[in-house]
Amino acid sequence: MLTPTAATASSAVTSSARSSRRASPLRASGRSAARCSSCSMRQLCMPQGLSSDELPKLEALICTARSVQRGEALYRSGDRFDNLYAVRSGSMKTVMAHRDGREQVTGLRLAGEALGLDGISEDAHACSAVALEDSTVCIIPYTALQTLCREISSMQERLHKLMGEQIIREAAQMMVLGSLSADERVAAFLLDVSERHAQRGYSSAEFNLRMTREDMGSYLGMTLETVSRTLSRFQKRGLIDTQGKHIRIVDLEGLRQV
Amino acid sequence: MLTPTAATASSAVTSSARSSRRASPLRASGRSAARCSSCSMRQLCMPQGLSSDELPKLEALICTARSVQRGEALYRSGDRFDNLYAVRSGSMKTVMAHRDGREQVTGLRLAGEALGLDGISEDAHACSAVALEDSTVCIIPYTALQTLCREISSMQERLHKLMGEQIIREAAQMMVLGSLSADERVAAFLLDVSERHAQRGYSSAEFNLRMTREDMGSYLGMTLETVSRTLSRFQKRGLIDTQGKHIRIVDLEGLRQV
DNA sequence: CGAGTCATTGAACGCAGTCAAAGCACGTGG
DNA sequence: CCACGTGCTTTGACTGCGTTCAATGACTCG
Repeated sequence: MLTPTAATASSAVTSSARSSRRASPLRASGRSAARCSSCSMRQLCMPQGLSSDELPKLEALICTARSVQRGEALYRSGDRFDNLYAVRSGSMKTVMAHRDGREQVTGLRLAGEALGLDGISEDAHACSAVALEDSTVCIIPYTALQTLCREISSMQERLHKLMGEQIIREAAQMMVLGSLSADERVAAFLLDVSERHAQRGYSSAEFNLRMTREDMGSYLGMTLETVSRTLSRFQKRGLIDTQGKHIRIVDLEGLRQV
Repeated sequence: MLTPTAATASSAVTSSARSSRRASPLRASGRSAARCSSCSMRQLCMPQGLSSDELPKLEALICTARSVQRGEALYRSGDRFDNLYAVRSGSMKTVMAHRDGREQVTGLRLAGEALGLDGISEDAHACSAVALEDSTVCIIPYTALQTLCREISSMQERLHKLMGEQIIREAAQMMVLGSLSADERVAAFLLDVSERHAQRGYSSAEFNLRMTREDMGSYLGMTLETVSRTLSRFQKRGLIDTQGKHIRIVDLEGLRQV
């Protein structure tokens, strides 16, 4: 993994200062204009199946990285949509808000996963993306990506699949929220995260879930207390082993059968 | 509206007969190879903003229509993905199933709306699309559409927005399922349907909802009894007027404030 | 060390689910 | 044309799961 680029000075940036910085991301701060060429995202967010002469075009596209502090927003609901992102390290949550102010976590993005598709249809982001821990993301300018997709069909294919995956992922989550009991929701969530860790080459049996119980509850449509109780019960049943945010899956098959 | 093209012979087509017919849609049956050129879908599923020399290309693309009987599946979960669709008349629901057999309604498509994006990421459909009433759809071959999107950027733009819209729509539904009370869910649903009717030029205050109470409940993550009770209560409060599937919104503002 | 955030656990309540029974609309066949 | 069957809807009574309220404990970071 690359070292995080240019963890910028002050830890407490005001909201207005942050949004002005976003206009010219890390690029502006000199040494932080890190090329993403050695970034592991290349295989992840981008195609399998590019010919060697096409690769440079892609590298020219994914040109900068940005670091996002824990709790900081990469983008906010309503922000103008310019870029897609790929989580390079760390993890993020996406949050959507009602007009009445109620917020709900609508997604979790682990290292290697794409982010920002919610902005495409309205030219503005529909949700906010907040770092669950100090994280870095690759920035992918959307219009440039579109141009590339017109030139390289495998690139187009990949972008469409990426969007299609999100459509399916969200539909699956609708099913979780609409049909499953509290126990089933938590089990399904743990299995989902486990599988996604495995897909990226990390341990599927043991991982840190940087979300709080409240985030999980919000994502799963239940209260933080119920999440906590459910995890405790799973532990007593010997399905998992939790110590705060560290989770180890003990009985995978048992968890599947909850 | 066009007359439905070639309402094919038998009303009770066996499942196997139906799937063999799907390979070569209505085109095979002679008089049914209806061009969609006068189809109102053209403005709906396709761009605002095509130059006049590009239009013919599009018309060549959207080449056939298909009629789907009430209760019949346009495609099923697991079917190979070849086409996108646009509902020309009638309405459809999308249904997803767990491995354990439980099914849930994941979407409602009214006339003028797009269908089938769930197939893109896996080359196979992730859910089934079932007609809520006798309906017709336009068929849009996906690979041809992709090619066109590489030639015409406004077409690409439109397809991406279409996918982006579905991403946002589903995220919003996740919020409905995760955060709202039964009353709020039903109110939100009615308002959503009303608004979508309005967008397509139909009455926003009065419409037929061809879903059953069970479908609605499934979509909203509640039981059919609760849906029914909620609608009854809304009626007593003077918010709506229901007679079975016919729904009239009496107090729009009141419904918004539920 | 103290303040704040996060997690856990308990007790009581309430919303929506479940079970059950009518009622209604529609189409089909006698 | 009516009788009947089927599928959908409505309404009631009771139950139970998950929420709410509350208190305590654990961990982190100035």
